Amino acid sequence: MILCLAADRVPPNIMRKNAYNFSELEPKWRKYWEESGLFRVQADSAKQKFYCLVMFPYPSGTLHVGHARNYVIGDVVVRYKLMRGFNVFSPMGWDSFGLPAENAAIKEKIPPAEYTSKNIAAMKEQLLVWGTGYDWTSEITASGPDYYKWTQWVFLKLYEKGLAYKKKAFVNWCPSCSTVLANEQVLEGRCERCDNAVTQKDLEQWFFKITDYAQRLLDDLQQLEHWPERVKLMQRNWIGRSEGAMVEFMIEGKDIPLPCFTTRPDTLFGATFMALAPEHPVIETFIDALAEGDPKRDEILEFVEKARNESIIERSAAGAPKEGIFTGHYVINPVNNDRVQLWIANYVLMEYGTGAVMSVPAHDQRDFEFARQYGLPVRVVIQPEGEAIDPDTMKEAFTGDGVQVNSGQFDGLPNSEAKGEITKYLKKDNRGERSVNYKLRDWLISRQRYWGAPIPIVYCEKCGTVPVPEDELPVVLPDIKNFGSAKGSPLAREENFVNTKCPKCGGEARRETDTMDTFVDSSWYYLRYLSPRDDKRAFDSGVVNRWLPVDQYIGGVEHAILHLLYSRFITKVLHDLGFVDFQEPFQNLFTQGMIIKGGAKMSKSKGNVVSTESIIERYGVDSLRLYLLFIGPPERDAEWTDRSVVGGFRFLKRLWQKVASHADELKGVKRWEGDVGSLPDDSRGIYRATNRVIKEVTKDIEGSWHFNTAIAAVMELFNEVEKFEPGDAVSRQVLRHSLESMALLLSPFVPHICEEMWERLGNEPGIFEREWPSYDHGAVEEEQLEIVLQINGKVRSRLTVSPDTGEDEIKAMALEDEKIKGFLNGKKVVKIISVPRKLVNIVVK
RNA sequence: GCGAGGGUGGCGGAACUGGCAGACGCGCUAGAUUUAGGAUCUAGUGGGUAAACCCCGUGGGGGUUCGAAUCCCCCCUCUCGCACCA
Repeated sequence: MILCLAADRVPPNIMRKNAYNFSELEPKWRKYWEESGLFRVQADSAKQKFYCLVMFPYPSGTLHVGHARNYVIGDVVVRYKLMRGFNVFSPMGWDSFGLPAENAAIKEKIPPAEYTSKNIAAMKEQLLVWGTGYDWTSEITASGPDYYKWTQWVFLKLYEKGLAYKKKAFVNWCPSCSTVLANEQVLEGRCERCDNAVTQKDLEQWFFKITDYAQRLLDDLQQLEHWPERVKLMQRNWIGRSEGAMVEFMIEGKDIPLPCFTTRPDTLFGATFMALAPEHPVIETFIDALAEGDPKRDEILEFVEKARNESIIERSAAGAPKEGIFTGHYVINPVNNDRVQLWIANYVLMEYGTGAVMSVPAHDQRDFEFARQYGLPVRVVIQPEGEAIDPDTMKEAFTGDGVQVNSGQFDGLPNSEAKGEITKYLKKDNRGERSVNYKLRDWLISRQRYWGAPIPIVYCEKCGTVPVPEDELPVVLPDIKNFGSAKGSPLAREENFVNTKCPKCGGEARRETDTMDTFVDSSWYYLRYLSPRDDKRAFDSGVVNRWLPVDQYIGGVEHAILHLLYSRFITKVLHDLGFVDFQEPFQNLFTQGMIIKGGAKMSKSKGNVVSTESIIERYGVDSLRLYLLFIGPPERDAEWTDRSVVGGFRFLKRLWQKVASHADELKGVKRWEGDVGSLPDDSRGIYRATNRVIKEVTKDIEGSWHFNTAIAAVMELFNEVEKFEPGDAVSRQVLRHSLESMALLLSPFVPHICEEMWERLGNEPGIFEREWPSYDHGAVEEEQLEIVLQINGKVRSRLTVSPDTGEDEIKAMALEDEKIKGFLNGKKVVKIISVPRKLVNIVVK
C-alpha cells in the first residue's frame, strides 16, 4: 500500500519493474520451495545428516511475534545448514493433547478434536507464511490414534520393565483443573496451567519410576557439552542428589525402627529430638494406641489434620511458622543411647527421605528455631576453631566446619572426618549406613481428564491389573458429549468405554479411566518423526539410530526441567530395552529468549500480544524476520518495539532498489574472481569490504548464532555499496560479486527477497541449492592500518600506515606526530608500549 | 535464603583472548523534496562547552595495569530458577 503511494512519482513502467513488491514475490518463492521439495529430507544421501528440531507447539490458536522469533531462529539454522551441504531433517508436528482443548469443549461446546484441528490448520498456515521450512511429509499429531497408539506402547514397555506402577500417595491436586499434577507442574504451590493453589490428596495413581534413573540422569549431564549451563544446573538441582547416612532410631518400648536420612552424621551426638512429617504412617499407630476421648489423642488428631490440609503454598512459604506437637513417645539415639522426644512437625516433608528427621538444633537452623520455640535442649557437638559456642546463648545454628565435642570417642576429630567415621561405627552395629538421597520424585502421569492418551490398562476381578496387549492398541479415546467438570475423569462416566473384557480371561472387566500426562506424548515424539506413518511399530530402530541424537534442538527455557528431563529419561529406558543405541536424545540445545512487551512476556493472558499479520501486510515477512533476528542475540529476552520494524524494511527496500536498478547491466557480466591487486581503488575497496563481511557473517552464524551482528555487518557493507556506481566492466563484476554475496549471506534470514534478487541478477533460481559463499583470503587484509596513538592511555592522535611497517618505525613516527609532540612538550617519556597493528601508548611523566 | 544471568546514549543493542566505548538499527534535530504521508534524500545526534583537537562518561565505591565496559574485592539493583530437601 505504502509502496504504491511512495512510487507515485516514478514513471509507472519503472515502478512496476523495480518496486519491492514483497506481497507478490514472497508467496511466489514459498510456492517454489514447496514444489522443489527444498525441505524434504533425502532418504538416501551421501550428505552428512543434520537433524534440526524445534519443540513442537501446543496448538493453542494463533501465534504471535514471540512465537515467530522462535521458529525463525530454527529456520535460519535449517537454511544455513542446507547451504552448507547437509542433508537436513526439519520436521514439525503438534503436541495436541491437553487441557485447553477440553476447557474449550466445556465452555464453548466444541469437541476437543475439532477445536484442535481448527487450531492446527490456522497455525500451520502461519508457519507457512513465515517461510519457516519443514518437511511436512513427516508431520505428526500427538492426539491422533496413529500417534497415541504408540504413546500407549511406550507405557506398556515401561510397565513390562516395572517402571510404570500404581501406588497410593499424597499427590498434588489442582481443584480448578480437577486433576492431579506432577511435581514438575507445581510452581510455587500453584498449578502450572491455571495458577490456582494446589492441594494434597491421598490417591491411587500411576507413576513412572524416573527415580531409578536419577543417578544416570545426573551423570550424563556431563556428556551434554553443548547444552546451556543454566539448563544443566536446573536439572542438577531438580534431581537434588545429597550424600549422607541412613540412621536407625528405635521407638522406646515398641521395637519399631524409625530410620531417618541425614547429610550430617557428624552431628548425630547433637540430636536432641526427632521430628516426623504429619503424614508419617507411624503416627496412626500412636493415635490408635490412645483411648477415644483422651485429650492427647484429640490434640494430635487436630494438629495432624490441620497440617495435612495446609496447601503447599502455606506450608512451604519462606518463613512459614514452625509448629509441632510432642507425641508422648521417645526414641533412642543409636550412637549414644540417648532418649530423646519424638515430635510431629509441620516443616518435615513426607516426600523427602523417610519423613522422619533427627533434629540437631545446634547445627541446623530449622531445628534450632523449633527447639527454641518449644524449649527443647540444644547440644553443641562441633566447635569452630578458636571459638566456643555456648548452647544457651547462641543466636543461630552453627553450620560450618569445626572439631567434634560431646561426641564420645569421636571428640577431637575434624567434623569432615567424623562424618565417615560415625557412619562406619553405625554400620558395624547395623544401625546405619552410607546413603544417597534425591529430591527427584517419581513422575506422576495419571490425569483425571479426557483429552489425553488413555492408559492402556484393564482391571479384572480375577486377574487383577492387566495391560492391554500390544495388538489391541490403540485404546481409542471415545467421542463423548459430557465434558462437565463433575467428579472424576469424564471417561469414567462413559459406560461403553469403561466396561470391557479382560484380555487375559475374557471375563468382565473395567478400563482404567485416567489418561496420560501430555508430557508423555512429547517425551518420545522426536523418534516418531523418522517414520511417522509406520503402523507396525512406534519407530524404526535402524533409522532412528542413524538420525539421532538430534543435532540441534531449539526451544524455550520453560522446558528446562519438565520436557527435557522426561525425554532424557524415556530415551534411557528405550536404550535399556534395546530399542535405541544412544542414551541422550539431544546433542545440542539452544534455548531462545522470550519476546517481552511492556515488561511482561508476550502472551494472550497478559493481553500484550502483537500479531504478525498486520506487520506482514505492511512490511512483508522478510522485514518481520529481519527485525526479529536483528532485535538482539537470540538466546536473550528482547523487548518488542512496533516502530523499529520499519528499519529492516527500509534496508531491504534500499537493497532491492540497488539490485533491481542494476539488474539489467549486471546480468551478462561474471562476478569478479580475479586478483585484488589488479583492481582500481574504488572497486578494490568494495571487493575487500565484501570479503571481510563474508568472513564475519560466517563466523557470527557458526559461532554462537549472533544473527544481530551478522545482519549489522551486511547493513554496514551495503551502506558503502549503495553509493558505488559501476563505470566499467571490471567495476560491474565487482558490484555483481558484492550484491550476489549479500543475497547469499542474507538468504537464511530473509529468504524470499534473496531468492528474487538472486534470480534478477541472472542466476538459476534456487539460492538454497547454492553453496554458502567463501571469501578470498587475499582480500580480507586491510591495505592500510590505522594506529591509535595514546599518551598515558588516552587517545591523542592516529597514524595511517601500511601493514608491513615495522614496530620501531611506527614508534618513531608516533613521536614525530604533530599532535603528540604538543602533548610531549616538557614531559619525560618513561616508556613506549606498542601493540602490533593496533596502537602505540607513550607513557610520560 | 541458595543458585544462575544481567545493568553500556532517549530506545534495541555493538565492542574478538584488557587496547579507538556507543558499530548497526529505531527515535530525535535541521535542511531538501513533497499540497498530504508510518514516503524519500542529505547532515547531525552520549554529556559538558560558543566550539573544540579539551574535560567527564559503561549501576556505585575501591583496586590491579602503560591502558579496564572487560580482571580482582565490596556494595546496590533487575530478571529467572529452586526454596523448611534434614
